Amino acid sequence: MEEKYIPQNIEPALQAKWDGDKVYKVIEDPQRESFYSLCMFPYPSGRLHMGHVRNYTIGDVITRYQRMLGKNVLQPMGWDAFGLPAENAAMKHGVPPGQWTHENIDYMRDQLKRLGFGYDWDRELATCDPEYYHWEQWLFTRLLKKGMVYKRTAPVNWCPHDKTVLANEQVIDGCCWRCDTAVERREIPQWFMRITAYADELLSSLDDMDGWPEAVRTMQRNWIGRSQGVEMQFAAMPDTSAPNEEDLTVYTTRPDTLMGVTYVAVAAEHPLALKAAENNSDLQAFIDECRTTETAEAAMETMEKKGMATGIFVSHPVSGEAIPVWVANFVLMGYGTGAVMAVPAHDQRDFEFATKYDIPVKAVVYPTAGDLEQPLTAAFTDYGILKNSDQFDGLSSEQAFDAIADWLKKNGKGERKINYRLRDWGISRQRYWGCPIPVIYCDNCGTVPVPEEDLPVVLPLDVELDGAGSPLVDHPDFAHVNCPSCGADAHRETDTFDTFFESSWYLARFTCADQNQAMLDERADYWLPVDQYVGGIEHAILHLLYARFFHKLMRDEGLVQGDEPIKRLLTQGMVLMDGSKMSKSKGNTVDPESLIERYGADTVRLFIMFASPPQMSLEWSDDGVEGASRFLRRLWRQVAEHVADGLVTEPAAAGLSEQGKVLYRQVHLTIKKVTDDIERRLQVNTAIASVMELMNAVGRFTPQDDNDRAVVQQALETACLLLSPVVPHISSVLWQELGHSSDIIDAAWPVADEAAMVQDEIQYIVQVNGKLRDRLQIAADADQQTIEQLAQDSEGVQRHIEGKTVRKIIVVPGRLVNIVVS
RNA sequence: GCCCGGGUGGCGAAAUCAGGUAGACGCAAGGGACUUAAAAUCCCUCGGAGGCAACUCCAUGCCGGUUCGAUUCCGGCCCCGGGUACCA
Repeated sequence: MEEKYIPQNIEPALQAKWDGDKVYKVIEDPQRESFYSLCMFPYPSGRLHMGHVRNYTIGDVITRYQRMLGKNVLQPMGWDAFGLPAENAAMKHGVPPGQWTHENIDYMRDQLKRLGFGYDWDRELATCDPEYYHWEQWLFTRLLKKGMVYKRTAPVNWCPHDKTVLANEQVIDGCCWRCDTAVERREIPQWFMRITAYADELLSSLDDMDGWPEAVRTMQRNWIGRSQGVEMQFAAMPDTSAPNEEDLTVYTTRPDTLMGVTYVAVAAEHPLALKAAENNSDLQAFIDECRTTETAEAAMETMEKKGMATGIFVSHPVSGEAIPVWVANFVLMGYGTGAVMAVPAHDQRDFEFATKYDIPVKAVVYPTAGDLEQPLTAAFTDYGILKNSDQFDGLSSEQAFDAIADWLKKNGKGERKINYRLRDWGISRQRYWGCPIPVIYCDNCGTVPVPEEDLPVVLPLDVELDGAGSPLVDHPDFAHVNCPSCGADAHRETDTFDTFFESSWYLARFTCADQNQAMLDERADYWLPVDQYVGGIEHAILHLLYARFFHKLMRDEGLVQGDEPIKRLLTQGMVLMDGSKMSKSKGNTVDPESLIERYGADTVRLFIMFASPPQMSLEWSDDGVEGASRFLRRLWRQVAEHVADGLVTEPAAAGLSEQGKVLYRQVHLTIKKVTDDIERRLQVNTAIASVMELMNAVGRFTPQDDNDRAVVQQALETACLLLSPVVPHISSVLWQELGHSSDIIDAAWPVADEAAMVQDEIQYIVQVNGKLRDRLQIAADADQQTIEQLAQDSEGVQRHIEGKTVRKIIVVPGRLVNIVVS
């Protein structure tokens, strides 16, 4: 065999062979246990970055491991191909988005192949292909007929100069990223998916999703945000100086504080605010000012809270008192009722607002013990005992919740209501590079879904982008159509879907990507749910929640079985550069290509897996690649030296040397450790470390006879097997050099010999007052009394207990003894 | 602002499940061997302080608590990262 390890000599050849033999192609086989391994597909931004390499290496390790367990393993790959960056690139470089995207896909596919990932490329898909988006259009029309989608107005960021809708990312400090004009909030009609109809199921299923990280489940729970509260009406007061005929509906989770309400706040777009502004130019100016804010929640929550009184009053549902109505910039129309009741004494934001505008603060909930020092310096937000609350005085917050809810119900002014923080999913985008929403607007027939036989609605590719709105609006062939129902002149919807729409169901489509008669077929049932999904933690909420939602929609359409699409989830940490997320927009990406050229794919894979555990974020640094390379060279050399002395075909017989026994034991401890690390802990870095330790032991070991050499051979073979998911190329070559004719990718994963791990003596840690004072080798079957005695007699312990009284001895069997003295 | 993570040597990290030896494995650095030389390779040292040494003390972001024993559990802070519904 070659003396030196030269990855360039083995990797391209093996990749070509595996590719040519289609070794990763998989077909459904009901006789075999399936395993569906999936990584979040990439956006084809141009080149792979280290985050991709990390993501796909983790997935490939798991995939190859599962294959060696003998399962029928599917690992597909595709492209999340619609999206904003293609439009930006089109404007910057004058290349049509479709062309730019496909060129990127071709380049990145080649990069993935050079990293040696085992994908079934026959299932490759790109979401921008009509064969793919056809079926989401089809599903959309079904859901439209079912009432699961609807249209209403919702706010967007609008640049008045460029006359275009801006994504949140395109708004910098409240201004357009291109022309720096202050953005406005605009209400425009948009399509929505009724995800709130599934809120309860999306929430309750989380309890059983043991294969998901607790952090992700918690984030989703909080995002859905189920709360129990009361919805009530603050009635109109037509007989005040600023008369009003509309009741205000508000929701609160703290009805116990109702008697402390001193104002209500409405959104700038609220009908009441607009009406009040009709003959109040100051108020009109303030409402206009409220519109010049971006829509992002983080911006809304951190901006300066402002408000203005409308002069209108509404009636307190219990006391009938006149409560002033304010317009506030932090209340949004469309989230809830567009109106909130304010209790400055018991809500911190309300408190700050009231203090700023000199609105009364009325404390109605007092701490169970002690008093509230008044005037308040901050809101008292805990539960407590009611005061200043008329008939509810003396009740606890919990009792008052019920009493007030019952009172409102009895008097027809409100009732208990379950609320969700989760809002319906807005899927309309005023953009070109996305999937057309398959709807036609007709003056006679209204909104008409595109009939099944006319699908897909194909996105035209002959467009020019100028940055001012979607080119679809003026597209002659696309926009103008005849109504499918009555044949009259009609026009198409020119908005496209949110790209999360495509990424919500590609998991299912991979199971039958070539199916051109239906969205999915029976193959989905063989593969789904995904056994292992791997992707960035940044997708913990949106993508992963939408994918769950979509699965339930498809289930209810009879397209898939089972309630959840993903059994086990691994959220990898971000690859950071100089302390922040690597991204193309920040220009701080590290291109893995030069590393692959210099060191080979195996070294890059090994290094990125060894650098830190997958779940943890990783501060990028090139240092350490050299170490990974050095380890593989050493592994190669150790095999070469062994092979040069002749292979050992017979396994080690009984009667190993003492040294040989130690090495044999370490081989099996390593198998156990690596298996547990990959299977249960998904922690590849420590798995690699333990193989490194094994190889260090082999390096120190000098075989005395053929039996010893048999153990060495076993150690080398085991190292190859255990490492092969991480570094498949070198493992494959060394495996053959060690005398195996079959490919290592289908070799059986080794099984640890439990008998080899049993030890006669165990090392005990001996502590005095919790501090390490000695280590002792003690017979494994020693009884408690013997252990205590040995520990007390030990030299290190004697030094520290001399002249002191032993108070207590704690023995943890098999581990440690702690002697408590004083 | 709110929700979720993270913080351990010069650096990446380990100590899981289950509170029980803090720093495995590797990088960098320093010293040595081999070599005409370089590369490669091999050996040694490597958290801080004290000590000839045996060994002792200190140390896991900060403050406090529980415990025989805390990197690990609880309470309160600080800093960094992710998400925050139109980046994907």
